Amino acid sequence: MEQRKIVLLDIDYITHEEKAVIRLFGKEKDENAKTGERKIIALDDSFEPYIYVIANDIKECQEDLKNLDPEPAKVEIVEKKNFQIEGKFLKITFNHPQEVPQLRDAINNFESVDDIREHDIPFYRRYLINNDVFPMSEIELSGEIIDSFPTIKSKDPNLEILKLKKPPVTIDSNFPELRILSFDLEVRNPDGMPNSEKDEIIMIGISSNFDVEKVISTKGEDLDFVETVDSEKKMIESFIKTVRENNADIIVGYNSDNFDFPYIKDRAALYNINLDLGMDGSSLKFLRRGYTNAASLKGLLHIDLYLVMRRYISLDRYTLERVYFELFGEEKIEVPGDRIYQFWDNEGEELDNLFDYSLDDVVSTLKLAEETLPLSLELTKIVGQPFFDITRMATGQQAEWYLVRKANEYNELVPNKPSGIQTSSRKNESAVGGYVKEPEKGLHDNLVQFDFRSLYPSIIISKNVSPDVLLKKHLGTDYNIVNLLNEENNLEENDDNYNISPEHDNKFAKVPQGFIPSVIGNVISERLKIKKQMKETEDPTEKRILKVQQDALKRLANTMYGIYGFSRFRWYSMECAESITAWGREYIKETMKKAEEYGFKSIYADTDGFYAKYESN
DNA sequence: CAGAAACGGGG
DNA sequence: GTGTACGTTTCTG
Repeated sequence: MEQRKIVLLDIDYITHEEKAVIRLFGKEKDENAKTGERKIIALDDSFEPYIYVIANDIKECQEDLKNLDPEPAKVEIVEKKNFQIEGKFLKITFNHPQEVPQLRDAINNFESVDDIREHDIPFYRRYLINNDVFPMSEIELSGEIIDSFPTIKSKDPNLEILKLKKPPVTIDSNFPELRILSFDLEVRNPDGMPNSEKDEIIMIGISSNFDVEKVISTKGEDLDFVETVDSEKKMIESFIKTVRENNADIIVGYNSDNFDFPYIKDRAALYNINLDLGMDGSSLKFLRRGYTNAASLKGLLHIDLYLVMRRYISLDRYTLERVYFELFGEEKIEVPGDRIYQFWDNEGEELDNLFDYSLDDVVSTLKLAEETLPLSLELTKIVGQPFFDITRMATGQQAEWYLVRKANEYNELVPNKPSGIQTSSRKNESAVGGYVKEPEKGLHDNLVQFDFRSLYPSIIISKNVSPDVLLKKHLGTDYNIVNLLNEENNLEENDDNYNISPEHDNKFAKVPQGFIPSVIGNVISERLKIKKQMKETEDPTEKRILKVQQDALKRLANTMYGIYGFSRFRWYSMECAESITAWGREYIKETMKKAEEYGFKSIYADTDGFYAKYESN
């Protein structure tokens, strides 16, 4: 049996002989390989898809399930918690992941069934959660090397295929060294926006954190950073060769999901070139994500930095120029998009400028990647979902998948994703926001700022704001532990046992601790631990890594205060959302009053902070 | 005025 | 594919 230590770059599953096979894409150190690393695709056929059923009559439900076609592979009775109420539930194992969407409605419609759970968790995500495996971390694999496998077409001698005999084990979450390559296209588009049917690619810029930095073009023979080839076809082929030979782990672009990759795919198709850059030899694919696409290469992480930047900083515009200026304070070389064809046609100095611009674009894109990807990598390791997915998820989704993982750890059933109807009705209810005091006109000096951001997570923890400990006014399906305990013990409603929110009088039991306050509590204490380590260490590299780690945890904690009000959130609760802001308003007003007693005059307040000035007498 | 459609980024 | 963005601005009836 072979033992391998790999960095887990990506994961998916394929179907082989009617069974689901998980594929783990990774790399391992290998001094004999050209770039010092070998590629590994590990196969695991032992993982099975399942859902949970909340039955009102377990026996009857077991009978009903026998009539399903195809019949489930296994039906077991398991102990889980539902909003902290311990109970017996049915775990139904299927023969294939696709049977879940096929059969779940039929199961849900049985009279013996109250609800189904965890039927909306993609198979590869379930695998990561249940095996306690984190993408971009180092994992240990045990299995045997096989020569070939049906879905793996790559003939790369640097690739090994491993058939797993045991589940993977996480061994280290240290920062892996990653080979990052950025790319960018320039197109000759004389009439409006580029049209891939007629406007040819004139330059392909490539930069990297290894020794490749060039522009591939049909012109520019006299420039040392230009690789001149004699056709657009050769440009595309040289691009593919460069990416493949350099063993990149990550390929980055700017708006490459929607421009560069679709464009190069269209142009390559004209010459019958296959963009088969996947680790398994598969082609570039576009994954539907809502109304837009994500360009995906199996085992070669494509990250679109435009999407990352929109989460990383808050700006009114996200052009590459603007984002670069905000981060580095430097202006980029600029060529107006509608004049690129003139620079190309005019040759001479303008052509040289265009080459400089092309190189500058791709060098800047790489610089953005090096600046921002460490945070995304940390979030990947905390949330535990693929890097590709994390960089394309809204922050609320990142927090949600973190909670899904934690729910599994707490043996709690995960609430369902809301239906379209639920989502739109939720959009009509909205919590009153934060307190706003209109600013006083004039120029003020001696200002002090009070920041409340960190107070929101504190409110959730100290007031135990969580749907599983909220005393329900109308008992519905989300009946929880508090309602149950009151009923069982015939308790009178005693206000001493609750934290009661201002304005709405929502009652949160003081015990037990809610699921979400517990998770946020752990996030905050983990962050404090890292901050302490950060202060103690003298090693600048370690300090930098710890800083990113605590920043990722801070972002996660701060996301969670607003998330109760997001219409698509699994743990959505308007009562929780409105209570947090109501307590927030109470605290901010109280603090402003206190400040005024100490001689501060408040000038302006908004939601999570206020400005005041000190007036000596 | 409300609901529908377009937009962002890219050249 | 255990699937189908998203929040905001502008247009249209």
